[in-house]
Amino acid sequence: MPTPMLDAFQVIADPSRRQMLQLLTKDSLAINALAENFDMSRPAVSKHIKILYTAGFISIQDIGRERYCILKQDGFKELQCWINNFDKFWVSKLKKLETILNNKAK
Amino acid sequence: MPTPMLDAFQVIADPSRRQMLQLLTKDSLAINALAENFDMSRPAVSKHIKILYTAGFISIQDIGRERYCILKQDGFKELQCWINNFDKFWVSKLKKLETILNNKAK
DNA sequence: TGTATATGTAACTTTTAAGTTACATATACA
DNA sequence: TGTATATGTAACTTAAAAGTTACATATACA
Repeated sequence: MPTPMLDAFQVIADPSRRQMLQLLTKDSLAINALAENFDMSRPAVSKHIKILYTAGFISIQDIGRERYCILKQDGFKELQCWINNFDKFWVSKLKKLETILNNKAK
Repeated sequence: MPTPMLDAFQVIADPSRRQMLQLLTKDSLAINALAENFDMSRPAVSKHIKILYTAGFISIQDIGRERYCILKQDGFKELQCWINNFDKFWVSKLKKLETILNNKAK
């Protein structure tokens, strides 16, 4: 079966998951090390990790009995794309405004 | 009382709300006109609008008995900022990789 | 002024997400 | 080989989100 597709926006809606991604910009971390930063049970963290992994926000490298989490760009792409769309909107809106002002100035 | 702060990420986690924002890039729309695009009750749309408004994703202009929804940049800023952070991460990661490769080439 | 239209809100139901505890498994190491 | 460590998963509970219906209010217009 195809991986049950997760919605990237849904995935980053959770503040804990966002914080996990933030932590991973500093350093790759094993799951337990990551869990120490959170005030929730380890299995809860484990679940979040699975979600981040499935949605392509992190990759995981097994070293011995540890699993290191590493940021992965894939998951971010949809978000970047969406935001870019609106960035374009603001820019074009600004340009239209300029045009109007220029015409008035004439 | 201070407006009960909404989490921008939470706000755009809902696919319908994202679609509403998309529609509003084409044109400003009154709430009922907007609602026609969705397969849900009008009050449900009304609720979404309120959320988008409170979180600063739209402003609302009352014209007679209609309320026009207009995109507003405020709500997007936090998202842009967050994404930018990771963009920077990828860029710097790439630079580090280049440095390593250059040193090897020497 | 009476009726239709555009909208907001309250009360409720249903679904989904996030957390917990308890238990299973695999690796590391004395 | 036995014990500690790192992790995954199942079963359950709780809390929050999203939807619905019913009703209230305000503007527009014949």
